[in-house]
Amino acid sequence: MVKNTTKSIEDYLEAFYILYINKEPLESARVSRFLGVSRPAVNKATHELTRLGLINKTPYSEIAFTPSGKRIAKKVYHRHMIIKKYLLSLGVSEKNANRDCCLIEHVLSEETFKKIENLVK
Amino acid sequence: MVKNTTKSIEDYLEAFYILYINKEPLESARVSRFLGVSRPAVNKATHELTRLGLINKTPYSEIAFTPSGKRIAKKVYHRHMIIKKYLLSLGVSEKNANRDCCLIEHVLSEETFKKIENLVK
DNA sequence: CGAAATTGTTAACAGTGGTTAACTTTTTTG
DNA sequence: CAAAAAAGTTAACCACTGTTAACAATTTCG
Repeated sequence: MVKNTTKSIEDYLEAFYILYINKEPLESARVSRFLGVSRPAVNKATHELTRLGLINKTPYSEIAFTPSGKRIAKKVYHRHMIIKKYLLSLGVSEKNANRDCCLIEHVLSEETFKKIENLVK
Repeated sequence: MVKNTTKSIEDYLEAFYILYINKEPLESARVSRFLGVSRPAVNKATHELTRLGLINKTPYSEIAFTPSGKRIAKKVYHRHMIIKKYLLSLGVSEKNANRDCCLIEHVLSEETFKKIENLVK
C-alpha cells in the first residue's frame, strides 16, 4: 500500500493510529511497547514516515498525521479489522487471528482483500 | 514450519520440489529463474538447506532431498496448493492467487491453515 | 575435439530492520 | 524546586537476504 522502507512501515503508522483512536498520546515509547520493539526502532520508523510525508514530527514532540498519512493509516487499520473479523469467522482463535492478521495484512493483493471484505459484510 | 534462515528457506525447498515433481534436473539455475532471484542467492540457500539437513549437495552436483527434507518439501507444497485452491474458490484471479499464496503460505498459523484446508475439502 | 554457452561458486557489497549503550531532553513527583 | 523516572535521540553494531562482478567447472554443439 505504501512503498515499503522499514519493517513494513505500515505497522508503525497503524500503531500510531491505534493510539490516536484510543485518544492516547502519540509517543514513540508507547508504540515501542505496543509493537514490542526498541525505542530506536520506532525513532527510525518515524524518521522514515516523516520522509514519506505521512506524519509531521519535530524533535521531542508528539507526532501528527499529515492528511495522506491519516488516510493511509485509516485504510491499513480497516484492512486489519476486516481480516481479523474474517479469520474469527473461520473459527480461528483470537490469539492466532491477531497474529496471522498482522502478518498478512500488508501483503494481500487488493483483489483478494476485496473478496474477503465482501464475505465479511 | 522450518526454523527460518534465508528468505524463508521454504521457498527454495519448495522450488526444488516443484522441479522434482516435474522431473526436471534439480539445478540452482532453474530455481534461480523460477523464483526470479540471482544464482548466488540460490547457492546460499542450498548451503543453508544442506546445513539444516534438508538436502544433500556437493559442489557442482545436483541436489538430492534427505528424507526429512522431502517430507517438509511435500508439506510446504501441499500448503501452497491448498491455499491457492482456496483463493481461487474466493474468485481471486490465477495471477493474484499465485502471488498472495506465495506471500502468506509460510506465515499462516497451523490453526488458520487447518480451517482453510477444511473449507477446501 | 574445442569454442561457446551454461551453470556453480566466491567475494565484496547494499539495504532493511532490528539491537544495545550512552546521552539529552522532558516530565513526574517527593 | 530538585531528583528521579521516562521518553527521545544518536551512534555503533549485527543478522538477514539479496545484489553484481569475476572466475571456475561443466555441458553443449558446430
